[in-house]
Amino acid sequence: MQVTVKLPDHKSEDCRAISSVLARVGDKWSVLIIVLLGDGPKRFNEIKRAVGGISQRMLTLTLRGLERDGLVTRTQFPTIPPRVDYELTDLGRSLWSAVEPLGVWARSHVGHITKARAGFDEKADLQE
Amino acid sequence: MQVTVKLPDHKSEDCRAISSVLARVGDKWSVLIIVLLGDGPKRFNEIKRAVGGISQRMLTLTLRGLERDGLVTRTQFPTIPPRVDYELTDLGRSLWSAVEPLGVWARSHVGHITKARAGFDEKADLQE
DNA sequence: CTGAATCCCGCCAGATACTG
DNA sequence: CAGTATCTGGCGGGATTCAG
Repeated sequence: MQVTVKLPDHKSEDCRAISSVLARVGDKWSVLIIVLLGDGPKRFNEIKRAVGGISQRMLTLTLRGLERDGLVTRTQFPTIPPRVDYELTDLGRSLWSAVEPLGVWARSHVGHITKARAGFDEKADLQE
Repeated sequence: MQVTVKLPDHKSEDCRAISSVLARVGDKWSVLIIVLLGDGPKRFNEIKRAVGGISQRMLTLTLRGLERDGLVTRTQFPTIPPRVDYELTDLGRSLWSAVEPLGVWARSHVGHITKARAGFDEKADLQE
């Protein structure tokens, strides 16, 4: 009886695809913004304040990237002063749910990692 | 009847913790290497060849980082020529399983995203 | 073979100022 | 308010060389 593990073969195209998505997820701001938009549409400065520490430029660029990927929608109201709302698309929400396990993992293992880092650094310090 | 959604409150510490993990996951090479090590320990150059396109320097730095975080172990055999094996720790494997949903999501939505990008870019081109 | 060390360039993000 | 435009410094990362 054959007992092969059916690994989804790692073609280079798959790698690139995953990398492409991971680049978005790994982006310092993208996920934070997606999380924020998780509970409803928000305005530009609203996001800026909520995230904290992001420059106007980066927020603009990040939002553009998310919009380009079809993860958020941008709707502007022709009022004065202007008002622009950003909202998660269905795709965005599905990404959000795919990212959640990672968040859970993060919260439950951060302590472990922090300790590992401390131990590693301590050892490194003793060597020199 | 009240229908509140119980969101895990987003404290800044949580954000930093998640960001810290996301930084690792988002790192261009970390996850690829973790995936590779998923089916058993591998040698330095073995990883280098398998990943493809990574510089020696980056591979070294990435592996150090993963080791520091307690995600992989480094065991060197005092032979000539030297031989070093890298292997996933339990923590590393648990991260791997947390990342998997993302991989699944990526594969099933890459087409959608690619199309979204194309559409976005086309619109942008028409404007100018 | 597995690394450490050095040089060096490109681009990325922050700061700032300006526009509709 | 919600962006663009421009400049600039820092540093991430490739290429190369040396070492054990």
